[in-house]
Amino acid sequence: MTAVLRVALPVPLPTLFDYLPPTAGEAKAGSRVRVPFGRGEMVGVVIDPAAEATVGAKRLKRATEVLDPYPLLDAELLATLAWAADYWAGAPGEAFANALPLALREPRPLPATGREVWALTVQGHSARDAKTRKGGSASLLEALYDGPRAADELAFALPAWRAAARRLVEAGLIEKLELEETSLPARPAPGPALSEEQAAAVAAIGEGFGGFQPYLLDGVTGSGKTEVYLALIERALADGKQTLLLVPEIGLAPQTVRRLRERLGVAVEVLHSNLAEGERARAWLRARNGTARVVLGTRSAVFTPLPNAGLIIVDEEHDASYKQQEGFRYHARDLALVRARALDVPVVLGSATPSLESLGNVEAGRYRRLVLRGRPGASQPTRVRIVDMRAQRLDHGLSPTLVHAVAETVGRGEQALVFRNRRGYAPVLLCHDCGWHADCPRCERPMTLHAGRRRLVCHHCDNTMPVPAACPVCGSASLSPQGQGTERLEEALNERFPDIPVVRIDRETTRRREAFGDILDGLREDKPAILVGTQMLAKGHDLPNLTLVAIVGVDEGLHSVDFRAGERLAQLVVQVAGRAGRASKPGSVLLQTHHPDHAMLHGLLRGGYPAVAATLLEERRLLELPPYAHQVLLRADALGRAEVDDFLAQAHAAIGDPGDLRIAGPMPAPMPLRAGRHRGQLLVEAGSRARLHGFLRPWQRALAGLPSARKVRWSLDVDPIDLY
DNA sequence: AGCACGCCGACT
DNA sequence: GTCGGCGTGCTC
Repeated sequence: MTAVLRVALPVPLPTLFDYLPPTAGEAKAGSRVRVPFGRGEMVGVVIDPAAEATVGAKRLKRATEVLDPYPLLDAELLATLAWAADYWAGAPGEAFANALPLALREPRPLPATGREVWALTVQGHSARDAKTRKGGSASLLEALYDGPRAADELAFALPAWRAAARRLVEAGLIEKLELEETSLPARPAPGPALSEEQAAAVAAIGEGFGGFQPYLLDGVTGSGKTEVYLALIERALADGKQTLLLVPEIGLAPQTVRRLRERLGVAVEVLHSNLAEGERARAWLRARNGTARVVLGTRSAVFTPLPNAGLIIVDEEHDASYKQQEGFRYHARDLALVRARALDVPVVLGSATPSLESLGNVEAGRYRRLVLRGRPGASQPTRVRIVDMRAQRLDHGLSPTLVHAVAETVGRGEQALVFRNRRGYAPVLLCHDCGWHADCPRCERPMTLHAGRRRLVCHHCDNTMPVPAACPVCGSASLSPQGQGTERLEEALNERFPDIPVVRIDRETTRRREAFGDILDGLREDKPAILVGTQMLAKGHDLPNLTLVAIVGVDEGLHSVDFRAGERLAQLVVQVAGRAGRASKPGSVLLQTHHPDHAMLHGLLRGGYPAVAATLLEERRLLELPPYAHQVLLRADALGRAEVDDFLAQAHAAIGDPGDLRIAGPMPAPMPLRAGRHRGQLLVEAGSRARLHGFLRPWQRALAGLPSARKVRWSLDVDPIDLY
């Protein structure tokens, strides 16, 4: 038999591809190779350098070139990726494509991994002393006076430093250096003394260093989880080991990075989607060759190579952004667990509102739970009150109780946050005379009125249209906005509090990349203000003068069809409420609802998140839902409804005898029409993961072979986190 | 997923 | 007479 290379290519096909070895260079497992594919060329990763050909010799082509002097993916990553592709029913090549930064999927030699560092020249020192330069140039000279600094650190201190750098290079005052090892002055700043709880958590996890053990760090907002992370990272650094710290998409604020850099005194590599591809590749490679000691990143950073791993941390582990929702649908938190096991290091999952999956794992004895209940620096606990909207006259959705509480708060010179999880002015535009309302023609759902933009916008497909002057059905001019979005609340609060700045924070006001941070930076601690905003306000960001959080309109979440809605709502409420009273001032929370007697709201009031989570977990057990069952969701969509129905019916039939599998559907998706496409789904549940996976691959192959599969877009979602 | 090949409608 | 619609087949 012919000895061939088995190669993973970035195509959504269920197979690997065989190639004859290149004429020059040795391809090892984990090496990147340039190969001919179809008409063109691709970069693939060698999975097996000495495989037996599975296709006839005449179909075999020869790999063109080995791209790297050493394998880019080590044995651990190769094994983990193969496992991940299998677990999430992905194409093997796609798992590998996700792991490599885009720039490394191009057939180019590896970029230099040196760190871009800037330094003053001799002339530069004189110029700085003579103070001949002004503005940005002067600041840059000043910033480099203490010694050379890395480009990425300069970017934090001086946003527009590149322009100044160009001028100063021309003048011969500064120069660019490449440093291979990060030998910049390391001056770790001492952190605050740890509380007893924090110290206990650090000690407990510290005992696990050097072996695999998952920990759930269950710490209320403000309990100082970050200080625990920092102490653990310092420990890993002292052992000479690497740490991987994962954060949700939105949590990767520049402040986090700065804080880490200042405290740890080492380079912190940042990997997230906004990073330029070249930089991303360099950071990835620095992790690969071990020079990067701390890697901080969002979901895809879970694929960073860690040849010298010591610790993995997943912050806000309950956050949904860890699950990739298209293509290769992996879960970064779950993959972090698998990597920690393979690397034989501890993994810390932190959250104030742990997922029920993680709580289930604690219950099953797989994770050790460490609890932080104290809030260092917070003198008094947050008070939570429920406001019964039914008995009150509402002013633009705001109850007198709520308005009164806001007035009191800003009257004391403090800040209030009004949370509403809906953008725009009003979620519905209704004809008062005939009952018509504006629906998106492509989604058959009400369109949201955006008053500022003077448009109707569909939040499901981003379709927009002008606001009609009159009802298109009966011609009446009395079209009235129903319900409240953040824009309307902003208007109402502005009217009611003309002298207090009202700041709205949602996707519209923070469209610009830095806008969010700028807005928050503008909220000085000592000034009263009212914030109105969505989801985005639920995470991160200390606002020391914020003492009131008013939550408006959580009722939608109380009656959702999704079995995870309760968990998510409880997490959201607790996370938003956690914004209140983080400093020495006591905080209070108002929950405005039409259902003051709802069991979950009462649970939150009486026992907080732990009580609600325990109840929800018990419900899941009784109903045999995750984490006590394992699910795979088959989704399909097409322009025609019949195509979707046909495919799902055949997919159902292809299961044959389901045995102990539970099958729900085929059924329409919760949104049966979206962006003009009909959508349906089929849910398969099993009591064990092994049972589900035993069924999964053969079923997937059968689905791919169905003629009706060609007429729809379909995907399998293993462990789906929502049913949309 | 791309990207070809391959047979049937409305245009210069 | 062609340009081009997207069905279907393949990629080692």
